[in-house]
Amino acid sequence: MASLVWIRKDLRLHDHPALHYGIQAGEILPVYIHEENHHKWSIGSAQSWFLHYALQSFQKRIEDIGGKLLIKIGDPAKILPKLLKDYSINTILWNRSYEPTNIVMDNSLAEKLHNEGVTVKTFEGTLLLPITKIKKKDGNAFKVFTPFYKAHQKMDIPKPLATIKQMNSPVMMIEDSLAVNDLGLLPAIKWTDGLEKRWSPSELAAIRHFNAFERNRLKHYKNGRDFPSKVYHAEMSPYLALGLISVRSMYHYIVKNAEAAGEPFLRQLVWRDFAYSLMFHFPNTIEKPMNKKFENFKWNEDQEAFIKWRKGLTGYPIVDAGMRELWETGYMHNRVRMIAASFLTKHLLIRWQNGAEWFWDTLVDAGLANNSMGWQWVAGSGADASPYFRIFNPTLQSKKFDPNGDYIRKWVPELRTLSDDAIHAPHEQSSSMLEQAGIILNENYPAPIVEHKAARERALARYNEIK
DNA sequence: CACACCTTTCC
DNA sequence: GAAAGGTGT
Repeated sequence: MASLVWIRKDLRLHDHPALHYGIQAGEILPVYIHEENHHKWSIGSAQSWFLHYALQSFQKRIEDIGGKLLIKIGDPAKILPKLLKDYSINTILWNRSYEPTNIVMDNSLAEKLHNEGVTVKTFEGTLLLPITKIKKKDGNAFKVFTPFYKAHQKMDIPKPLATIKQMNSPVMMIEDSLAVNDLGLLPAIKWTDGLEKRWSPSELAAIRHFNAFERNRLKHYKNGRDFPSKVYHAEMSPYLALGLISVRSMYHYIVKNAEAAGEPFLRQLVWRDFAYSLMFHFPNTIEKPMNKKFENFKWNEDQEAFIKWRKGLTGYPIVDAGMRELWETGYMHNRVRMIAASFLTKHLLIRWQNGAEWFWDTLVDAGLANNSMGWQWVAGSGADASPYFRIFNPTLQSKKFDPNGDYIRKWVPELRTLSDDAIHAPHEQSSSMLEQAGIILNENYPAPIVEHKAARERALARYNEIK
């Protein structure tokens, strides 16, 4: 008995429930479909690059164990039923997606196929737990993390499934499959050198990266992860985003090997489940504020400032360093994401949706649930958000989390000649010191586009209008 | 009067 | 999380 396995953001052979189930029954036709009808949140440019190489390595991995990946472009709702007929397959399996547009598509596809007599089975392959089932006693969804976390902890997280070691695929008509290169995932003009230098998009690289984190850096995670010049953070998000590694495998590996030291990291994995839970139960919060008060918030329409933020030319070195790291490598350290996002929404009063769209396009690890929740958290409009009056002072944050200025020197090299202390705020330095360092404000590094104190007061006043 | 340290306010 | 407004030395 053969099964068709619809592959999506689960490009791996370990702990892959749909593949694992199918392999018990016999032959597998694994199918990846690149959807042509792009909508705003389908895939960003940086992640598209990542996906290209992740797909190539996944394809090779399947071939190495005897199988074959079928690649298509188009509408899954049309392609999948046709493939089932063409290959005389009567079972289709996939790991569930929680993106609202996919839920609609998947449900109608499942119903249609079921009515045609096809066996349809779906699995949890993305999260620690199927979050649709985690609810408050009154039946409503959690809006606050801590009670969600407690409910989550009471449940048993399934053990990872064995890695697929062998696969037989039906004999494939060669013209049926496209090559990864045909999908047009790489940019027309090559801007991806920085991404190539930093990332290896493959399942084996993801596992290697994770093992090295657990072995060498996890013990520093709790106290060190907030320092962007260090690598005490896990940096697993790009792999998780496309399912190159299983979150359940990570969870159980850490429980087994690290015991109590692993708790802060495991907690972050539960935050990821929480983000998916929010997206599932409150899908309109992808674009709209969770807190209704913010519907009336008066944001600024300041295209010029938005461009400067994106380019890393705000005049606040820590913000600029983060934005340039993002542009160069498709990634930004989480602490710096918070600082840069706070700066956009509070200092510049630019709507968080604009920031979310930029991150979506530029991050290799972009995920709809995390992205929306993170931005709403910073903006203060989220359910369990940081209060609006919590406005980061970028200079203080910089001194605290990049005390030697190493991160700034790496990404804003024009400031490298400033001292460890002065580098956080060039505009506060004496002209003689700037001269000595060879820095001319607004010539080789911008003066701040907004002054911190005034911007803070303006933001609080703006919030007063809706409170 | 500078400063370290603590508490309250921002809501 | 940061700033302001205390207190004491």
